[in-house]
Amino acid sequence: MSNQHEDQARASIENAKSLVIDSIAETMDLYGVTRSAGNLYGTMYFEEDMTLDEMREKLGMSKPSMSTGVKKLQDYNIVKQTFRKGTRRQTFVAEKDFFQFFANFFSKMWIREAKINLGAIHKAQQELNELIEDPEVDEVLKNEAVLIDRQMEASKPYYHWLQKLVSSIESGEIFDVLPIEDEEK
Amino acid sequence: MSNQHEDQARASIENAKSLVIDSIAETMDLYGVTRSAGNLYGTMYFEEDMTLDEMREKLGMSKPSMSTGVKKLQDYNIVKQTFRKGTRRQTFVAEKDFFQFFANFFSKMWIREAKINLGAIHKAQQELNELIEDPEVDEVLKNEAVLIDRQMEASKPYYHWLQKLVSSIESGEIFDVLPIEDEEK
DNA sequence: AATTTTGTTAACAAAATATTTAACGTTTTT
DNA sequence: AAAAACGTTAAATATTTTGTTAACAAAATT
Repeated sequence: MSNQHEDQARASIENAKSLVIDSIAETMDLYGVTRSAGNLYGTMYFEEDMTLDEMREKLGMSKPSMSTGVKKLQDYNIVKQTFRKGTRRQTFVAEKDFFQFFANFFSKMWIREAKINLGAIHKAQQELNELIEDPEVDEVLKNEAVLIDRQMEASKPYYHWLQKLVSSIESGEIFDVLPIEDEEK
Repeated sequence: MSNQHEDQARASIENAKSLVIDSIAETMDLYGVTRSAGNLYGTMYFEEDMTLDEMREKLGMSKPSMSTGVKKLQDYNIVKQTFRKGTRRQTFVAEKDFFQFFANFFSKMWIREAKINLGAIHKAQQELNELIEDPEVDEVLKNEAVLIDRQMEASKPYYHWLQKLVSSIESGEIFDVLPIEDEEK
């Protein structure tokens, strides 16, 4: 059975994991993922597939919290539902390859960013152009509108570049350019 | 003086800007920047350098809010203090080149991520290794520790890759590989 | 030197967000 | 068919975050 050494050793292992789980949660926090979702991800990172009840137990939180937490992580594309045979419960597994994490997470963000902003720019430019083409409008104002229109236009290449960046991540092309190195000496 | 047409035209311009400011704030929100900081950035994006009072007036918020907001944006490296001669007030200007925004913002994040996690991994591995080298510890536990140690070790290349990515962004190298296109047809 | 001006800190209030408990609907087992 | 298991939704509660007002400290002007 358990002796003192064993208990202590087990505590050490848990502590080591906690250090990394906390830092994962902290960095995810940087990107706007709530601490508790980050904590859940970090926990799942060290586990195989988990049921909601297993998460609840590990984190000492309620089941609805786990349910919503997992959903959030699924939205970020970094947790997936799995099928564990023999149980009727849903099981979930965290993406453990951080390169894949990076790809899934940031691709999602950047695609969204491009879409939202290009959409807004489109609408804004429509409004500005109506004004620019209106012969009734004062020259000074027209000029102002033209400048703003240009500023918006000038930002478009950025969003297109983001889209290209995502493509190159999704195709894996980026890793030809910036290769993953096995280990630094 | 102001006539009806002019008022309406001015409102249109403001509305067009608002559309884009809101979408900038929304996308910044995606990355964990609070809505109000994003809003401030969006506002500054359409202005030259601004004093705290000018921001306060534009956003209809208090001065301390502007003070803390600007500080946050400075932390993200997307707003800088400038020197406007003739006034004793501090002035600030937003980074308007989104490529530079991208570079500043994500470089900061990724460097931080690499640092935090590599630090945690280092500590965690120390703890695990003590256990692994302790002859008193049970084989089963030792084995578990070895596996976790390996998992942590295996994640290091990712953080090193992040650092390389940052280098290639800061050197501009990434734009050789993924060129910015002037305009799509 | 006294008074303004400017920016920040501190204390407080308000609002937003997270989390829990309880209730519900669905599916599965007995 | 009844009971149990499971996940989600809804309502209530806690907690955190955000923003304001007021006090303060530093610097500059008069």
